[in-house]
Amino acid sequence: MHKTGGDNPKKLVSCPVEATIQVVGGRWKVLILHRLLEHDMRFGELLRALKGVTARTLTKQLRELEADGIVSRTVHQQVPPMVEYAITPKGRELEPTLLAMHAWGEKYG
Amino acid sequence: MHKTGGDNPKKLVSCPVEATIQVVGGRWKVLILHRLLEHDMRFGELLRALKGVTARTLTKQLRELEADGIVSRTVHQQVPPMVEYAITPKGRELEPTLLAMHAWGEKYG
DNA sequence: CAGGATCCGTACTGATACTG
DNA sequence: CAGTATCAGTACGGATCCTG
Repeated sequence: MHKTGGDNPKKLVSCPVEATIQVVGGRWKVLILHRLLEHDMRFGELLRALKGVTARTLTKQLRELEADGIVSRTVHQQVPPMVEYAITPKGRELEPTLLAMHAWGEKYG
Repeated sequence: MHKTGGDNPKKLVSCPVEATIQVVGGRWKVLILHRLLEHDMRFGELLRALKGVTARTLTKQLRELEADGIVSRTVHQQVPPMVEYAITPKGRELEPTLLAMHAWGEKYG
């Protein structure tokens, strides 16, 4: 979720819960985090793992997560190029949230 | 969250985490739940509590939460009208998620 | 009081084609 | 491989006016 932001002017968050939703609210972000919490992944791996996402969208969501300090992006200089995404400590602390969401989603939904 | 759906065709959720995000991903939904977890509220109360939301938007978000079985809507037949919103048992089980989000948002963000 | 109706901006996301 | 550029649809959410 992430819609009124525009150029991400930090948005003036009134409640801590809102801050978290803005970081995790994107269409694919929780899925991305879910994967990266298990192990680092390359761009192409994520692209295949998240059936349905396009490269353009995946790139944007990853960039936003990166800007929020949730994931790190490491470019391995070589041919062909290889870019690895990993979760940061800050991002890993979202794991309880993800687990809680997973539990709820499994019970309902 | 909560974007490509359209007329809410149950969306084919591949991961439980995704199901939860789709329910909670609205711009104001976590704020609404946060309030309702404390105590029931009338429409006008919510409208004032959530500084910045419009009546139209609040109505829509409440209707979606209602459709997802997260909140209940009780109309007290009288003049002037009085409508109370409350959290359902299903909705209350989102509390761990909200708490986890609250903790993270308090530390970062 | 608690909305419904209408108009509308724009952010989100996808499709497709192209590049270092 | 890992993107970027461009075009475009549409759902989300706000503003404003109106009503039982």
